[in-house]
Amino acid sequence: MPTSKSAKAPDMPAPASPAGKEGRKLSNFLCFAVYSTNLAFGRAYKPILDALGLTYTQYIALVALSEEDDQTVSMLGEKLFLESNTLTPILKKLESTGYLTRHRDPADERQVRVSLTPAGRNLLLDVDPGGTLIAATGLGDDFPVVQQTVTRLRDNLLRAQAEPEKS
Amino acid sequence: MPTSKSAKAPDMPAPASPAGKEGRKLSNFLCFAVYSTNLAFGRAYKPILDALGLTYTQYIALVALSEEDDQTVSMLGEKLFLESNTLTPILKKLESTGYLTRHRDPADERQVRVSLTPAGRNLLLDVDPGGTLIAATGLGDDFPVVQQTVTRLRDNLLRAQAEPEKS
DNA sequence: TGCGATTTAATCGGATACGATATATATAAG
DNA sequence: CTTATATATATCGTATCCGATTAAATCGCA
Repeated sequence: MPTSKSAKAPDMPAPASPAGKEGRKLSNFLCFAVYSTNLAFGRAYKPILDALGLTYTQYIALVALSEEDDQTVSMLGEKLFLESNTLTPILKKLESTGYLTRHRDPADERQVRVSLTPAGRNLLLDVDPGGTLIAATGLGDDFPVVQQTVTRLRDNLLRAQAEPEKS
Repeated sequence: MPTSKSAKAPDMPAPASPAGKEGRKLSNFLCFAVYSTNLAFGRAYKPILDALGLTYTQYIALVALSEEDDQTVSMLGEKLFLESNTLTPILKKLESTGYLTRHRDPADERQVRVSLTPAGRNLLLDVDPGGTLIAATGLGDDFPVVQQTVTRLRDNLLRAQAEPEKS
């Protein structure tokens, strides 16, 4: 572990300036770009999802559930990068509103199998038929590239955490 | 503005397949890429910030404060894309730990001026001297481009929300 | 077979986000 | 000068995230 005296921020590329405070601006942090973009997406979705009585996380969970029936909480968590402590309350709420069903797997009572109801499946069809948000991104033809690049960034970050250390 | 009847997801590029359920997968959502990357960044920062007793948002707030003294809560909120309902509790906590000062502006008692203490400024110098997270992004030379692209995406989304409608 | 170790959800507490509201101060109108 | 309006924070309730713990079921292996 190098006892560097440059105290560079963890999230920035090689400093253009001599690594002083100049480069330590919020606008140079990739993590902040992602953080604030996530906030912006949440706000963009809000009016659309409010009309359906869904939160953003609930919507994402329904989309993940639409991909496959009878998923366990763990399987869903792997897709969403969340764990049962976050998912359980959300799934219970979506169950209470009738968009999904939850029941213990008879073959292994530890697991809970979750499936969309027809109501839940129909709800997803109501989300933004016009696709206004695509235009709102302003990315045009770059859309797929950005999507792929951000996904790669995510996977890189998670892989780095999984590895104990890479010399 | 295409009045599609395909019930396309709001967040996806033109569907490769006939816009059926095939394209409605989580992995095709740009918003989910950003959402999950934000989670990944939070987890990557956790061990670093835990050692300093800071949360991610607290750290971001300190960085923003390091750019300028005597900022009001509103000014800080503009930089962080947050409002007083979120910032006030965070600033109070950072004040209680001695990393910043808060006091009403004598010239306008409605405003609260916030400044880093020397302890707060020193704390920022301790963050990840090695810059391990830069490597963890795995972006290499693309780092600045990705940073800029994501920032542009954020600004586009926010601008689209600010506009009432674009015919 | 029996029992400790592992696995899966769920629960609990702390820390954000954010809409809605409240409070205090400042400004404007008359 | 006095009230109505506007502005800047703060408070409150709801919904995530997440670490730590708990509870129940299953598995491993002597």
